[in-house]
Amino acid sequence: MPYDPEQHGPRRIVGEGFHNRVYEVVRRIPCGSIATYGDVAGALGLRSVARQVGFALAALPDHLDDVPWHRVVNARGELSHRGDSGPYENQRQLLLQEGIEINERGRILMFEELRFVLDPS
DNA sequence: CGGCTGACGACCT
DNA sequence: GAGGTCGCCAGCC
Repeated sequence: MPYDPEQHGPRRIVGEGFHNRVYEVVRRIPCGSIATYGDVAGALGLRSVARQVGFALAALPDHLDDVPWHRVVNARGELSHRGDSGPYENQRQLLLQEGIEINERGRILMFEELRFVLDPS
């Protein structure tokens, strides 16, 4: 499929401040709610950069502890760390503390109901 | 200046 | 459901 600006948005408006723009959006997700990587990308007006949102959160510095990275999951409502137990357990515990339950397959229960609607920023 | 390598998502077989 | 393709970008060799 060729690149379609109508569908994917402009190519190169993701600049240096991209990581920080991602963090700003993620900060808006309230306790007890969830958003997807794609939701965060969409709130930035860049629907096609869900992957970069994941990379931005992977690069989140420790000192930015006001960014609730654990409230961001994939489009199927699953944690994205299944496989390596450390990060997975970390995220699972943080969500559990907010009253969010995860089934044995890493899927959030009531995912669609908990999903927070991020307005474009 | 290459060439990796990452927490994704939509779409197709 | 499982597997592959492609689009996306920053940072670090």
